[in-house]
Amino acid sequence: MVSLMGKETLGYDFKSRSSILSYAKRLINHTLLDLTDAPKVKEMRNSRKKGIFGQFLEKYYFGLDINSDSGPDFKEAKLELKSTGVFYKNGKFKAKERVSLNQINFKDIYQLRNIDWEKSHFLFKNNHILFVMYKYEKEVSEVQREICLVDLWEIIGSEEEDLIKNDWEYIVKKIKSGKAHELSEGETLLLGAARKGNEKVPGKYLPDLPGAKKRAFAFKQTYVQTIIDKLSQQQKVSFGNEFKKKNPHIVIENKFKKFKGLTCNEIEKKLNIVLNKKAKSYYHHIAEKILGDDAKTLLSIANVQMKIIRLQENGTPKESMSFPYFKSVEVAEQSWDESDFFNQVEQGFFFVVFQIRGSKVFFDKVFFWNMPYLDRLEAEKVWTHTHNLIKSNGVKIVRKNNKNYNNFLGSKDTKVAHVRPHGKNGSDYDVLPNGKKIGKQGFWLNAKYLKKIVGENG
DNA sequence: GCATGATCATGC
DNA sequence: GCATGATCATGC
Repeated sequence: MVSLMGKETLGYDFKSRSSILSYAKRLINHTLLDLTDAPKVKEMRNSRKKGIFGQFLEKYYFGLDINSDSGPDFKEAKLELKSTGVFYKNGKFKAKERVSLNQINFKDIYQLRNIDWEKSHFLFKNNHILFVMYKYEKEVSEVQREICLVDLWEIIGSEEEDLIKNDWEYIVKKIKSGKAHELSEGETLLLGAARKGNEKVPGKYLPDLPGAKKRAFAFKQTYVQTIIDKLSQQQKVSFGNEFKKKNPHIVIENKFKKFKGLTCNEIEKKLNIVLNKKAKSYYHHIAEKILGDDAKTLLSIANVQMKIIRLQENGTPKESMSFPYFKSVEVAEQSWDESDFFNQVEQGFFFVVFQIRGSKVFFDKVFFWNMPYLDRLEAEKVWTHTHNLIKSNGVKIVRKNNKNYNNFLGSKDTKVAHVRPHGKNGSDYDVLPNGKKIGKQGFWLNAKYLKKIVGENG
């Protein structure tokens, strides 16, 4: 601990959040190298540890001892210091990643400790956050990053307090019911249970439960973007009062209820809009109109993907569901946990289901959905197969009937997902690590799998 | 009628 | 210009 003697020379009043804030604001437009005795590049290179910026900020600028105390960094002021990188492009700040708050203690929660929101360790540590954000550039060492945004962020009293509380309670409830291993980040809206490292929580702590991989309470990247927008006032963000004291899932589902059984034409009339039916995103556009701006904003901040499914008369979806194409080189280099597909199947979904009857299309139902744990394991297999094939130089392309066929997994190979072309046209290529060209590919959820999901939900 | 390769319309 | 969110088109 820093002695009282030391604290008198800190340059700020360690008991006062406003004093700490004004001292912190002097960081703006500077680097740690400018303002402190933080050691330069060499030490950085030797250290592979992430978060050196945060550690140096605490030590060399704020004069705090790095300790493993589980409370907030500025103990007396009940203030937690969080530093994070932002991309700076075209005059705009973009969130680089989620912000992890504190690691989830499965054991404590499972054993029914720390389960009251008001008294929670989470709130004790994170209610008052001092954000120090710096411009992230890959080639620039941590001490030379330019600090660009410094401000306080408070949970209690904020517009999204209720949403965060709901998220926290959902995660805690799931852990209490013995399902820690089934958590995914996308099950909640702003505060997610995000994977933290690859370790499993030692089984000895939870003898009667399957081991769960470590997770931390974290603001989702999309929510971090909202925080940045609000702090920098680069964009006005507001949920309106629509979700105040209400369950946002139910509010959103209710918006769709009055359109059940109507054709798309009838919905357009009812909403007094005219949309281009030729657009491939026509149904997506209709659904966006039903959602309205506030709900649309919430879904995007919560990183919930709205997906359209059109059922044929026999109940099978007309199409499988695509995700953005992947870059082969990335798939080859990444691990499952850091892959795009992992993040895509961990996120939340909002399905809007239409039913085709004859030449007409009727709106049927909506539901929120997360991919169940076992199915995510199946998705992992598809990804791993793809990863191995690319990495081992085993991708084969044959030309037949004027079309290119490859040996990635198809929709009959697993029950959840497959790999399929997702290019713009025949000349939209990706390049394999061995230099060979291949039409851009992406991961898709199988139509049959979607049929099962639609049958079980909504 | 399903599986799969190919391609389209739009927004940013 | 390109990514996204999809649908189109065809062979088996």
